[in-house]
Amino acid sequence: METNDNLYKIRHSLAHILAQAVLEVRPGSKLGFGPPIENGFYYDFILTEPLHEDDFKDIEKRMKAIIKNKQVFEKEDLKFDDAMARLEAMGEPYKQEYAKELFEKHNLEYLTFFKNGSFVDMCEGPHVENTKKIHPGCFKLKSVAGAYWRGSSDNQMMTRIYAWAFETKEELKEHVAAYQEALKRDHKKLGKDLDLFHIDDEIGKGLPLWLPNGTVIRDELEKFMRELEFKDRFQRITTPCLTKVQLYEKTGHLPYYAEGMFPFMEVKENEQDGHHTNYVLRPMNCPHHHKVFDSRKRSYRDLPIRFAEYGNVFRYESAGSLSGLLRVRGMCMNDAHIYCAEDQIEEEFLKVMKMHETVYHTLGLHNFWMRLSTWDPEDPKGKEKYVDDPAAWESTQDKVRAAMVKSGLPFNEVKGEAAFYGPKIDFQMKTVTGREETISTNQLDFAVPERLGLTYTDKDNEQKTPYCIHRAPAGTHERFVAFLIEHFAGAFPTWLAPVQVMILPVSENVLDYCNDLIEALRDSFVRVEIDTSNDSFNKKIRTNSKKRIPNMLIIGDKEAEEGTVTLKRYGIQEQDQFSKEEFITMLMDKIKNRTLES
RNA sequence: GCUUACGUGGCUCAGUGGUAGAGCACUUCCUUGGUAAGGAAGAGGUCACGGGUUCAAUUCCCGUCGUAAGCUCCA
Repeated sequence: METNDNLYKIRHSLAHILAQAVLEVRPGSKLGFGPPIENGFYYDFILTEPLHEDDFKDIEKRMKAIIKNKQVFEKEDLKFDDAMARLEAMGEPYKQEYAKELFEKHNLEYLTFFKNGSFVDMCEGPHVENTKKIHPGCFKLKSVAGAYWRGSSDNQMMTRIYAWAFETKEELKEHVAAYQEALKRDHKKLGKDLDLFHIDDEIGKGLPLWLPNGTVIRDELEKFMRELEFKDRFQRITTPCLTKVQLYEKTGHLPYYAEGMFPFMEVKENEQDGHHTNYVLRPMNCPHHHKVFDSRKRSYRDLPIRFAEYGNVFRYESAGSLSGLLRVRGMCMNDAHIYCAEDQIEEEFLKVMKMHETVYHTLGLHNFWMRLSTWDPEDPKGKEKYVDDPAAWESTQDKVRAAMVKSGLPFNEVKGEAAFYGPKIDFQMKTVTGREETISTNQLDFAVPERLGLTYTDKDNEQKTPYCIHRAPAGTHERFVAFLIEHFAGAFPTWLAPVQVMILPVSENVLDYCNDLIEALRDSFVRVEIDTSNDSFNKKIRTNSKKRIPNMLIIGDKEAEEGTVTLKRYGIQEQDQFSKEEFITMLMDKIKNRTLES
């Protein structure tokens, strides 16, 4: 605990030192906020002239000089008038704005300032005693980026400088090395290296093309999910990507999501009565599934009804947020909707969580966490953001929470992140670059079925509205595969691997035997290839290792004579020899059981 | 959408005010090699696109498109 406090002080103090150095290089620049963050700190500026990463060396040098100077952090508390006068004298309009707010909205008596050397900053602290308490080699400037003042896009864009900082030089080194190592797993890089997907300007940004190798991974995931869904008694349906806009007026989605949809297509079909029909690419599948529910009369005996579809949806995501497969404009969702009665909610939600557990366990995924997003009754914009039905919010949240507790999966709660129609459980993960993304999202919907007039006939012959659980354990193919690429660093387990077996003939004499092998494996639907290139044997080992092929079969005279194979698995030094039959049985077993090892 | 940077053969990148280069990949030939690059030859680029400055622009300037990091957004 103490060390953490110390680290916090170091990062906080370094933020001041950074600002101090930046003001030396760009005098007259204005200060924003400069807090400690995970792995370091940042500081926001309005600069008199842009800074570039080339300037980092100079700034770091100045920061080190300040550290060596043993400047003492002196605390000073100022009342409103003095504080405002001080900030005025400092010429810091943004700090002034914030100070005013602190005094007026939060009724503070005084504000704290810290002075070190010639530099003064309004700040709560705490700081290290003096700058010499910081190891001069324990920080490194990372990047320069834009950030809105106070996080609002209505405000001015400031320049943010990010930095890493730790207690020791060694920790910094370790962290930077780990980060650089992580970047090698970036799905955009591996997607190219391993021919998984391609994004083409002439198709459009955020609209990835899945190459043969990437499509194998999608298909295998889809097969996996289909099996799980079959076992949990989901029924598959197929619905179109295009729909009339009116559908979303009726569901109530339109006011919330019009901005996130592609522009409407005006179809001039019935112009005689002065009407056009507007069509739009669907941004979600739910209303289509609701319409399938509504295609006939339903009885309470039919519930729960579970409709599943790997459905394509399109969202007009802002250009600047698009990134590889992680943020796209066209995506394919592992979607399903469960229509159930109130007393079935908990059990169904629990089953959904259990399916998540199976999926994530099978894939060996551990670096994610769960978040229960609830309605925020205090949100001033709550009436616009959420369906106005406090009782329904409370009761559905309780049911979801109860199911989560029963599932035994750890989760935390966040107010104000719910969907407009109900509470939500998200599975969150971090990309190699440290950005947080949602990998799976599940909601309990108490509002839209009613708006669409969905009903079932209950025991008492009354028409009742079903609840709807939206679930997508494997999220979208795009984001989920991106996550898997980074998770496996491109070295997929055999069942997922685009090429499962690569045969490396040592010489041309054994080609007949190799072809027998290929035929036997293909009869079992194994994705097998043979490397008949003119390359040397060494080169073949290298090339196929770099492709992260999970199983390489070395076939020479010895193997051909004995009817055996020598198996070299990805990332494993030792090799094993098996009879042809033994190998095929073992391989089929691994594929069938979806084992994690290659 | 915003801030900053970047855009040179399929990939990774060098370079220049006088219309381009490397390595890998690719093609052909030689080599049939037992565990991470065998050898040789060859083909491949309107230097993202549009405009401007200039005798001359891939290089300088402006715009557009695209990409990256971050911010905003993220059903």
